[in-house]
Amino acid sequence: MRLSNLADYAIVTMCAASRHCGGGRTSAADLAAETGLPVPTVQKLVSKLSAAGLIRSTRGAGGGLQLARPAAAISVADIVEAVEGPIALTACVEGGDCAVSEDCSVRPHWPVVNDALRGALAAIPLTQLARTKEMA
Amino acid sequence: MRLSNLADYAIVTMCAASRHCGGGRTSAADLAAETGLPVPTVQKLVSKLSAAGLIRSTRGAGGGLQLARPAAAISVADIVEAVEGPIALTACVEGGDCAVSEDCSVRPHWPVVNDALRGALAAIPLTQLARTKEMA
DNA sequence: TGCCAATCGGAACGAATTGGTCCGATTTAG
DNA sequence: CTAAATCGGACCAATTCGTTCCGATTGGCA
Repeated sequence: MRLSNLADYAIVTMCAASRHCGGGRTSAADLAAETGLPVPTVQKLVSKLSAAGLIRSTRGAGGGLQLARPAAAISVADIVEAVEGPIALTACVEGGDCAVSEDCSVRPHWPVVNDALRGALAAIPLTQLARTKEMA
Repeated sequence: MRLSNLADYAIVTMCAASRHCGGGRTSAADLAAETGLPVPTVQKLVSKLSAAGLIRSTRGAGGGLQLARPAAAISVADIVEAVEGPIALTACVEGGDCAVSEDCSVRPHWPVVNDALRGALAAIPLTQLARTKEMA
């Protein structure tokens, strides 16, 4: 019941990228310097995030990356799904068969829990996380 | 963003145990036979569940196990916490320090997400999962 | 127009957690 | 008192996660 470190780092990275959105292009090395994460790790995250369509990367010298969408339109669920794949608590939700019992009584109820969880994550946009010390 | 197989099995096992609650004592082997899970796996689950105080085990010949509380008072969150430990999405929630950036802007907001997720799981009691095919 | 520098993208390695299995300690019935 | 049946904890293998490295691509500049 703990999301992977990559997902955590991805959220921090996206939060940092949101600050540079208006300013123009940013490099993965800059984000690594700001977040304190290792550079290769940020590169890997950028790869996954760009593949998911959350950020747009420009190659070549003087290239960079910028948010593909406004920060308000990006939720925590989007980032988590981009890094960890679709949100599915159990294999039953996406796989289809439990491979344990053919008539699992709890299987019909997993989508309910799954949607509730996903909704909780989708309700948190990136802009809310960017508020530095307004809630503390 | 996927709970471990043990947690999934634990929920299935508890659901099966809830049917035998009124009937008296049940053995781990019986639960394994009903759920189709390997016997040692169920034993391991029973150990953790009894350590968490969800089920009460009686040793010796003719022993068995029974729910420590009514099924309505046991939620999915209880079972998940019994198997996987406390629900904490990130190490920041329980550890205290991110070890990455000293002033992580997203850290103050993690408890909100964490509570939302935990509340979604705590809202599902065991009795709701026992409804075999009432919702399908 | 050719070269160089900077960047992203994917692939390989090592480590940690998880899942599965087994054997011993304990307790009650006969 | 013997014996059977049970839970409890410890060991081992497998999968996944996390990190690191190197190659492919592209734009700037002489």
